[in-house]
Amino acid sequence: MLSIGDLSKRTGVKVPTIRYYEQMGLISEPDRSEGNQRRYSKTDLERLAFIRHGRDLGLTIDAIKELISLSQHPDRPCVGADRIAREHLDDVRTKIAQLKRLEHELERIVSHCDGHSIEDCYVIRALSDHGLCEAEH
Amino acid sequence: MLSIGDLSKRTGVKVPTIRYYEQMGLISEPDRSEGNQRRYSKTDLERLAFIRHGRDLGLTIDAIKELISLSQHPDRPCVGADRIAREHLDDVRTKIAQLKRLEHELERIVSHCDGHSIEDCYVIRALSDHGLCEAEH
DNA sequence: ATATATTGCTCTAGAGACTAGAGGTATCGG
DNA sequence: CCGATACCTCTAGTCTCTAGAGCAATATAT
Repeated sequence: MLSIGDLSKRTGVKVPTIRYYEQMGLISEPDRSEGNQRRYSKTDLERLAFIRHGRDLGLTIDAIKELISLSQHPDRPCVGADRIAREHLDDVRTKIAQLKRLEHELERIVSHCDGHSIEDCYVIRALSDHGLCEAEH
Repeated sequence: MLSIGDLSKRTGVKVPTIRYYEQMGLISEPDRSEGNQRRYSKTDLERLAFIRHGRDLGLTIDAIKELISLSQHPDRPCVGADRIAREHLDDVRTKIAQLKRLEHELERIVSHCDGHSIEDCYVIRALSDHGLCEAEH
């Protein structure tokens, strides 16, 4: 039986975050000690590791909830889980593309800055005048 | 003189967002019509376009505030503005790198999924077992 | 066994950057 | 001048936590 602090250390999820997940219904209410402190089992540990992993991969709480509920029906086909992961992969790719455009823009902006006075600063000028941008955004 | 709706159309910033920016001190309180409605000048339009552009580039409200205050002292050197842009560029690059790692992980996960039952689903298994991951994350 | 330190409890509020809704007022086109 | 649209203020909600207050339980050291 693990205290909430132990669980936190083992999974890397902060204590208040664990309580938050409980509140959100991601993990079930654990047993309590005589003094009303939370006591976790190995199953709870696994569940939390699962959640942590999903969050690290950028899945939303809702997506993780869905995956948990899917995983509780091991007989059903796994197209649902597959779909969630694929959709998320699409999102990630879109975001990467966006950020790359941004990276180029910022590179251009800082490379033009000659460090003289604000009046001539390309950073400020570029922000003021969208026409100085290379691409639409 | 533009109404808040006109300003919104011209800049692409939604009406409640404009009011929010005013509240946050990003734009100054505009003149009002006799009936107490906001009326904006061309200067206000430019300022808001500047803000919009900065937000599109992913700058925080605070960073934009700083840039605005810098731009109001055109005689000072522009190292401050340069620094803000460079720091942001670093952040963007870090985030791109992170997302790429994530992309690989998700690719691997979905490519292993054979669409049979949840019991064998690689999506679920990968989330449960960090050991199935290629890299640390 | 006791004193102290650490950890735990609940509850509330805050972060960032908006967005939505209620209930009422101004302005504009016809 | 009527009705539609746009505007006003104010409050509360989004999402995923994080921080703090004030108090209770547990662990460690003596």
